[in-house]
Amino acid sequence: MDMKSIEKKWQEKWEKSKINTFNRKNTDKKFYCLEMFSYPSGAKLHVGHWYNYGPTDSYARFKKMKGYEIFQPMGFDAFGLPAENYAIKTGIHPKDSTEKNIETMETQLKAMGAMFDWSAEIKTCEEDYYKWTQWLFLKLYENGLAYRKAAPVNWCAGCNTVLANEQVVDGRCERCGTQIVKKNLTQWFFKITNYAEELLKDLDGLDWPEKTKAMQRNWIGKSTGGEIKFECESGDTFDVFTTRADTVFGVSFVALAPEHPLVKKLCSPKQKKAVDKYIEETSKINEIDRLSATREKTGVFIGHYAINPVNNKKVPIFAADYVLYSYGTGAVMGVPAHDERDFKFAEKYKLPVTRVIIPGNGDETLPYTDDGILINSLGYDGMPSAEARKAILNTLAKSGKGCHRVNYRLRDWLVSRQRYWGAPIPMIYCDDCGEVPVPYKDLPVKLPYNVEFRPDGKSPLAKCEEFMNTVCPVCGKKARRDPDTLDTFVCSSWYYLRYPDSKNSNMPFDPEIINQMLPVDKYVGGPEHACMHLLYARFITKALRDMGYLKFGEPFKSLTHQGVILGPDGNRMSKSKGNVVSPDKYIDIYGSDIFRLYLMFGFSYTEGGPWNDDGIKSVAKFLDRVERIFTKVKDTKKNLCTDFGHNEKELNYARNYAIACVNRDMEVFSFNTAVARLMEYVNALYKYDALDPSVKNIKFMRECIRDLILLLAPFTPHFAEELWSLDGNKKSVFLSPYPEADEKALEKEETEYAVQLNSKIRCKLVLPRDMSDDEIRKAVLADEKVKEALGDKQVVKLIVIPNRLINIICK
RNA sequence: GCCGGUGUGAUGGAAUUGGCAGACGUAGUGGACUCAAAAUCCACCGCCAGCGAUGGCGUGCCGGUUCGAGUCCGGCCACCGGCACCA
Repeated sequence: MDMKSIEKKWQEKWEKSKINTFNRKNTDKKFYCLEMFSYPSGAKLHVGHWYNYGPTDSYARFKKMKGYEIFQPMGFDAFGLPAENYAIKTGIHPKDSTEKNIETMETQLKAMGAMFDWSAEIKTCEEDYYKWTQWLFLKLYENGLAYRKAAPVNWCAGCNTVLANEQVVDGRCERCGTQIVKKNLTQWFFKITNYAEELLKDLDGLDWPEKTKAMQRNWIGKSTGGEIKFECESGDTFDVFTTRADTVFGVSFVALAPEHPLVKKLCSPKQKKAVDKYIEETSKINEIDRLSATREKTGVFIGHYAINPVNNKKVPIFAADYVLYSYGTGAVMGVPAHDERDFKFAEKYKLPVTRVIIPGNGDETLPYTDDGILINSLGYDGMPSAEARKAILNTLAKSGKGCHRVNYRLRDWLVSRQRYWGAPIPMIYCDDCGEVPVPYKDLPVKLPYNVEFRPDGKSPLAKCEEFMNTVCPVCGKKARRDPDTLDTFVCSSWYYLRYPDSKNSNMPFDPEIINQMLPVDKYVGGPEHACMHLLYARFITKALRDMGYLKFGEPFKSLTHQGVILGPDGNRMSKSKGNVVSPDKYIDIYGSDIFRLYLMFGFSYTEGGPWNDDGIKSVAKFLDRVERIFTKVKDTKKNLCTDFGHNEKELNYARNYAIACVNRDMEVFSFNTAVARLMEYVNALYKYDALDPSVKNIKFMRECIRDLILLLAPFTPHFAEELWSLDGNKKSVFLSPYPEADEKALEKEETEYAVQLNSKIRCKLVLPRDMSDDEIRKAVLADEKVKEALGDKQVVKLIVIPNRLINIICK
């Protein structure tokens, strides 16, 4: 079959008949199947796109044939750094290169033959989209979820912009690998931390990979403990955060982060020089080194003491850079006996080590960091750790010296970027009125085209006077715009809400429509977004819900990650390794159906693996086999036999077995096994076909092949559609229901049992299916082969697993 | 260090969740068809011993539970991913 020409033919027909356009009348049967949209950085689709979109489209097609009204949109996450970096290198404007790339990718995506509803397409760089991204920003601002503050932020000198915590990997920029430095800047943040607890809690109800949920839990990093107030000799107080209030009687020092304001305030004149030097030194150490757990613990005594509120002991105050100012209260209590770091610190500075917890097993070694029983703790002696934590904090709380407290590792999301190619932040700064949001009626704040975007550490927009100069919406005086753009993750944090109402020009979406269409029923994309896009999207959904726009709090009910297709050498595909496999070549030779089918058959979908040429040939061979038998049976005019005997029953069994398995496997994205069952079914058809023509029931065979085409349709849509039409059908194969297994056909009259003697297989035994346990026992023991194997041994016990296995235990 | 995952023939990968390990493919071997090749079709294909029937071994390693373990439990090893001076 000339795959390329039939693919083109059917794509045109599908487009004309609008078969892939979502029908709003059927919203009650909706199934929102979403793949992560593409980033148009390269001009062409790579294998990764294909692997995400091809098999998932097959899943969607399967669901369609199961009676769902499918909404499967596609669009482009079009703002972002690569286009801008490309522009810096070549001089081609990001808008021009992006638009061109999108055009190419659209053509390729269409040639894939996926059932994307192009009428819902969105491109985040277009005004009618980013207008609503800005709307979202303003809404968050209005609701106290967007705020500006000066803070030490992650600065990437390579990309000339700040980055969110999530975009810093091992102290380096996730994009360009440049080492991140801390810079004090005034930036916009989204208050994702308001939702930390809910983001954590709601993970439990999601049908997501455990791994991804674990990653998010980790990232949110909840720790339950308490704050304990220490009073200084000066009368100043500070709180320490601890998860081990049970060890508070073992405190032998307290440590403040060097940035803590009390360090300078309380520092004694004698120690001032040493403390200033320490602060100076630690500020020079970059964040990565400072966060390294293996680094030697250092600190400096500030010449002042604090009082332990539980026993009124005087303990020295240190400034130590292993204490992070940004976590908890920026102050910790040092309990050397029961904390590794405190232990090392105490060793170095010769501080006392007091054991206050004993383990149950009498282990004497220190530090001992697990729970145990309290000692040296006055009235708490003998109490188990868990109980003591509560009791001590409760007592402290009564006198206002402590409280229970939960801390999260999660930080607010920094969304400002000093780059050009993004959605401008819709804020105005007026000398008189201060920070003023752009009125909704003035949206969008348009991104100007003529801008010098070559980076010099300042926002490119800051250099564009016609953009920067505006008037204050409140007082009408001259004012300046915010020169920064929004992190592209803001654009992608809500795109799934825009798709179902993508042409709405009055609102980002009509809540009535969205509440019917969402949440997304199946979301498929790479696992690399676990702590970024997937977390941000959940946050934005919850925020919009609390503003009253949405009736649901989770955007993606069910999530699947596709694996990664590696280069033939087993490494990740990369230009520098020269192992990149382009889909184009294969699509040119085999067509998109075969390429897709190979992706589905050759890998375990969620695992991925190295690319292999041989596999694709085998899949092409399989479709040839299907076509040959289809043609042969279609062209056989004479039907010499109408019997439905043993052979027909066998074939019918194979057919229904395939139907049952494919239905089951498709639901769980087990594409490779589904294809394997189809191959088995085709093998069974060939076996039947090899029979003498006089005993072949051609009419029945036609029926079987009809089912084969239906079964195959989601996997190879064009190929199946072509066979379906050659078979004389006028309507699309995708408007027919997917075959359902006939349970009766799956009940064989006989079963082959494996017969074991003392758990070792000795022989096989065929028995009628509906035998009782007793009958089976009798039959087994009466069998000649069994008798022979048994010899004169005594049967002790007989285990029967229905329809599977019989185990005779004998002596 | 903590969290999660993976480990099965030459190879991609299966195994209905405790019941015949290796489905379905690829590669390989032998055969049919062909002048020949390709394509196609048929058979074999975990390892060791044996001409053979057959026997022994076998799912990273060691142990356990069980009539029965790739699957459950305990203890290790290796690799991959994430988090990590988070108090």
